[in-house]
Amino acid sequence: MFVKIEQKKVFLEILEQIQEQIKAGAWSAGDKLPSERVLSEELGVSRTAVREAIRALEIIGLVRCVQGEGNFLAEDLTRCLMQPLSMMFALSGTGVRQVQQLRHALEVETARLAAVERSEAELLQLEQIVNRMETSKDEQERAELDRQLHYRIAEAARSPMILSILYAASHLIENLIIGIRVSIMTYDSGFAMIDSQHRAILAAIRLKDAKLAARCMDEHMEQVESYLMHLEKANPNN
Amino acid sequence: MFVKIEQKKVFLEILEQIQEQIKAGAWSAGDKLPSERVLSEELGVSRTAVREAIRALEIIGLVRCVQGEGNFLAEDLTRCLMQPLSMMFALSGTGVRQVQQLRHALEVETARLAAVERSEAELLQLEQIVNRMETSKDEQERAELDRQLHYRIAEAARSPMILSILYAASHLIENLIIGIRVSIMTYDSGFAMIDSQHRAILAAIRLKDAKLAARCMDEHMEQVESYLMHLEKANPNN
DNA sequence: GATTGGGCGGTTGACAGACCACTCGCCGCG
DNA sequence: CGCGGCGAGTGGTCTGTCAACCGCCCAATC
Repeated sequence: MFVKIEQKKVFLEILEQIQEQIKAGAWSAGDKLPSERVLSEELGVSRTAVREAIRALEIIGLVRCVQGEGNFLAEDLTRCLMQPLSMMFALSGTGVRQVQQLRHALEVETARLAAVERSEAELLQLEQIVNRMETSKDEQERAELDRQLHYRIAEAARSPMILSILYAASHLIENLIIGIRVSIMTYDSGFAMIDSQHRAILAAIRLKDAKLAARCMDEHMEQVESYLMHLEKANPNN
Repeated sequence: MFVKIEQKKVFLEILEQIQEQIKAGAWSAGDKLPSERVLSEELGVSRTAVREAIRALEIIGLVRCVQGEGNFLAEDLTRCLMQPLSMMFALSGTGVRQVQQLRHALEVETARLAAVERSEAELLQLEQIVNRMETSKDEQERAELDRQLHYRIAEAARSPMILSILYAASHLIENLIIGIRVSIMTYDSGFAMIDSQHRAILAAIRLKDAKLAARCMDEHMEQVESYLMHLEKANPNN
């Protein structure tokens, strides 16, 4: 019969055109894009519409807006999901348990991939982190190293998609790690188990044994989840 | 010394206030929020600023805007990441391989969780899908059922965070599934392996054996990845 | 000669006011 | 009772304006 007439919102069309320009390689990371006035003139729309489109891109993290200077394409696309993800998490009342589930899923895979993809330099760095974590006496520093270890593994996995999601959830994960370590101190009075699991993961990555690395990370995550259950039992909120 | 004067953008402040209202429960899913004119007056800012904030919420999928009617809170938060995620994927030139890596990570976890969380009704539905997939002669229908199977498992896992990311990547995953099935037809001339793996996953979920379900899904994903390598070898683009 | 300060052009940020397109519900007319 | 039109309310867009800010140049100053 009749084809539905599609009347997109103007700013969506602008969005598409800008995306196409980026995909076509007209602009690359960090570039300054045309001023809002120029864009509005070239596209034949008002500055308002252009601003809405650019605002949308800013929200997503694709564009950085600097007053008095201009609008720039983001340099680092891997971190660009943070804003929307964290907002969604905040609003949908995501609990620690769900954050841990996501982490479990992603980090098993990063361990698997890192075992294959890691460079020698990355391996060295991972080993340094683990060593420092075992010798340090400052719990705050140890927690920070714990966090770093997981991120360095994720970076060594060379999977930008997974990495960007991990980054997006990063501050949630950080709280998670701290909470878990508190739980461990309370109920277990020691990190021997955690440290040995870190060592096992590292050993598998050193051997480039993907399956083993995945299994070790899986065990680590399960251990973490058991601590989490202690925490939830003692502290049913959240 | 001097404290740096912090001057947030107006629309960000509005964003925060709206978020707080939502968190405080003043509005709930599907509600109509105050009109832009009212909001701008109550907040003491221009309508432009309010619109920018609402636009931001629309982009991440928290708000649905309908001309002539009003702005509404989204009913379903699980699908709200789609826009930014898919845009990012499109722009960062994500390849099939990375999509599969993400899928591998998430779906192993959904299988694990679904084994524990699934209801009887969901189990029944999964079994119907597998049965129909094995008996159907229409490849297009089989591909669709394949897709459905994975999503139904993810839904049964009751992990909104993981589910929403899967949804966000859904159209990429759909292309992936179709591509893989083509590869299988080309190089293997049959789906016996795939079907038996689906059966194995289902059996583990029926037994509520989380570890087994995760392992079966893991094997399934690895199988898929091997087909993917065939595909890449034959077709190095993408 | 180096530094400072101001002026200038260009940019984004915010605003007010207007008009358009659309939706819905009311109300009167047939 | 049904229908059509009208008007109020809403988001969508546009225009014009001003403020805040940045980078640059250049002249005045020390």
